[in-house]
Amino acid sequence: MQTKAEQTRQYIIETVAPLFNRYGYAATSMADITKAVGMTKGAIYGNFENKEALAIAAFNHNIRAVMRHLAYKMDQYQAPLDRIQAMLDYFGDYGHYMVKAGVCPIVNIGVDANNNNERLLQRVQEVIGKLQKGIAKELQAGVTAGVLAADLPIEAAAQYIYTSVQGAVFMTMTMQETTYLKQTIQFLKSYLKPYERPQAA
Amino acid sequence: MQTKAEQTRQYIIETVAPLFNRYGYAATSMADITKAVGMTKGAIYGNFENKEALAIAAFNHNIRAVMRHLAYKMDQYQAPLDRIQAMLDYFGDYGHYMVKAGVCPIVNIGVDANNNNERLLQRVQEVIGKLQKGIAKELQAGVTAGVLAADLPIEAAAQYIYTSVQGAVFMTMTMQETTYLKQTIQFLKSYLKPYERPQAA
DNA sequence: CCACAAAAATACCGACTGGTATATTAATAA
DNA sequence: TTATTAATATACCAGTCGGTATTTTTGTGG
Repeated sequence: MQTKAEQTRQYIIETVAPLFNRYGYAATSMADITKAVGMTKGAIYGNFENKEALAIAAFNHNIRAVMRHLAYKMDQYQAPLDRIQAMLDYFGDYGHYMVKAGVCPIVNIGVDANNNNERLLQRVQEVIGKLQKGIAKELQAGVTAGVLAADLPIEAAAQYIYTSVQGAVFMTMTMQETTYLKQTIQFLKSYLKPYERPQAA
Repeated sequence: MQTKAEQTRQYIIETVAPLFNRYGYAATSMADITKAVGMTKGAIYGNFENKEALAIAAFNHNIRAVMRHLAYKMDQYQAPLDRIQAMLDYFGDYGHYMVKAGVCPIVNIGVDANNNNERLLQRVQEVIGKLQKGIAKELQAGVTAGVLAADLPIEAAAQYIYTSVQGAVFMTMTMQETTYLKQTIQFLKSYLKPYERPQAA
């Protein structure tokens, strides 16, 4: 059984996560937070060391949600090519999530933390590294299964895919048009196509 | 002949531009500005309506510098393929500029203004549109000259190129590694290669 | 029901925010 | 040299920032 404080802590994180997600670290004030949570600063600071600790908890919460959703979509398939397809399609649909949730936490928090907030930036870097490694893992599975050509430069391709998607996310955010995301996914798919060996399954 | 105020105005813009470039809009305070400029708020507000107007002027200054540099590099060539090559190489070297100047104004200001500052965001959108259109123009010149295949999807390719570069810029910024930029340019070059018809020159 | 501890509210802190009205200084034209 | 205007400095505003010491309320085991 979780204590009252643990419940409250969780409630605060869940309530505050969309705020940081949408407005970034600096532009989300403690006043915004207390207002949204419906509690006073005493309660917040009783549960979190400071604003940064709260922001990191919120960021982790947001990322976990995205990761879980992505994993769910991919785990509906076993075949490597299908999983990769599902992954790219999820990224392509990320625009919907962004419209719903505001913006992309990685872009928003990443830029925001770049010159102000070391711990937060470090956490963003960790998450990016993990996502990129996840892409590489899927590509590797494809090569191992023989459905992707052995000369596919796995690490470089994973980095390229993640970079492109991140660019498309930024563009979709800034230009407020989902075309960027959709089209980038198309290009990435046609990049991978020459490497595909579907009959080997 | 320019008046004293015009000189001062220019001096303020040039002095303040790197600050906004590095720290973004919100994180650059009037105190930072007066300190860097070596003048008081009275002087600043005598020359600019408010902080936002100053930020826009500084952003324009930063962008003009980048654009001028890019144009200079490209104008050393006439052949479309050479010009495109020069353009991509400039983007690839953009990491050096970022290290020198802090970060990328488009990414930094774009994200910063996204939820706070309508006029500034609008200006960023204009600049992105202009850059993207510039890329399309170069590709079109290549197709017209017959050195790029006629089936190159010009608009889509320009959008894709710009999006990828922007993603690489963000990644280079956030991860503090220039690999992202370098590698993305390589991928973009190999994307264009199949469309090249160099003998037609 | 009471005692004790945990949790949340209140009231406040100093520093800083962008912005402005007014005073002072510097440039310029007669 | 003097009157006028342009340019800069000074001093201040109300509001907000993140953070905290203290008090009050709430929950809980005996």
